[in-house]
Amino acid sequence: MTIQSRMQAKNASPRILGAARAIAHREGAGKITIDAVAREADLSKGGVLYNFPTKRALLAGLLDEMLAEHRERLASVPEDRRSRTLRGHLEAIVQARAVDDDLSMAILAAAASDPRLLDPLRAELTGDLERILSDTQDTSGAMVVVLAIQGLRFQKLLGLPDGGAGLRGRVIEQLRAMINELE
Amino acid sequence: MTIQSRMQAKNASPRILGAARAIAHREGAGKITIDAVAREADLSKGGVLYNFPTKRALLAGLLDEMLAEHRERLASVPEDRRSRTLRGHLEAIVQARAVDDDLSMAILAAAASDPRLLDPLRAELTGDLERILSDTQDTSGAMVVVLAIQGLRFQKLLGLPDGGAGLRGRVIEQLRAMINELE
DNA sequence: CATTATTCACCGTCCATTCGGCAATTTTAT
DNA sequence: ATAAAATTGCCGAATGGACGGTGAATAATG
Repeated sequence: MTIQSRMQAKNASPRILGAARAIAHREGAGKITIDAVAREADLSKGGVLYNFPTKRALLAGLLDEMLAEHRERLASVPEDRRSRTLRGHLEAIVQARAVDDDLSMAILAAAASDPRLLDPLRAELTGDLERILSDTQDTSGAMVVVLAIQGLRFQKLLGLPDGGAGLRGRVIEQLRAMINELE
Repeated sequence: MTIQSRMQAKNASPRILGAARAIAHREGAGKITIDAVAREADLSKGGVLYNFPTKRALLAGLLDEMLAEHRERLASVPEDRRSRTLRGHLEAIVQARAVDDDLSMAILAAAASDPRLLDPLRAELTGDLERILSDTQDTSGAMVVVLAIQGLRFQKLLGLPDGGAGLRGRVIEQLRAMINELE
């Protein structure tokens, strides 16, 4: 560990972001501190601050990473399907593992420390929403699905009751059906 | 629990909680600090800590207040209607004004500082969900509505795009219709 | 050698919490 | 009924720790 960890990696940023995610997942979004992240990433505090000159930048980096993964998930939906963006949003949360939870914690951390950090997320979602709504005539029907997906996100994030895995599966199935019925 | 048992002549607790809400609303959940709350409530720091011996207790107090208002809103739905709890949840968010927003910020503050603070909220929602699901055969249909309502909450809280007031109104109308169609 | 990545030692600030005291109020004793 | 004692509600200064950030020195890379 000492030898490898002392070797300079090309870029410690991913390790740092991973460490931040791990802390957020384990101890809560509020525990993301530069010292803690440095410890977790096996790096000095200066090392962290070299890659992310401020804590704000670190949080912004977390969100950026999240948005990148989000875009990737959306892109994985076949081009030709109707309601492509909406499907992407749903499948993104279906496939979400622990990693995704951590990144949602980043939203909380960002929102708590500085609501403006969420601006890129807002911009992204605004674009998504436009695409989703222009994909169908039944805008309110589509919006209900969007909202339910967001509800799933935060339910998981905050550990709110979900009625059990079975129900969850049926809900997702139903949301898929609702998307199919959009015109 | 030292929630409301202090009803002696002078009691600064409500003023303190109000101050905390005001700060959360104005500057974000992360800015809730004992000093700031004391200043806002026109009280000394010691005064705040006399009423809420720790910051954790203060946040717990915020959540407790929120749950009380939540219960009140639920109780305002006529006894005889079907899907009473579910309707209550929906109407609660329809009627929500600024006050409610502030209290949602309290959720963020609590989640960020210590996820366990959300335990009472989880318990309350678990009970609500049980009632909601036992009110109907179409559990996944009901759950979709629950999730959409939660989505509305966080959308508002985080300032995420909502497609405009018109769409929002139609969505709420549609959710009402979905509730009516539950069996 | 030049650039990049990282360490190390600090600094100043903020912040939760503690503590001793104080005025007003309430309780107890006389 | 009244003096004494205890309690309540709060103040304000002090403490100590955590946290974000800086800058000079050092190691690694190419």
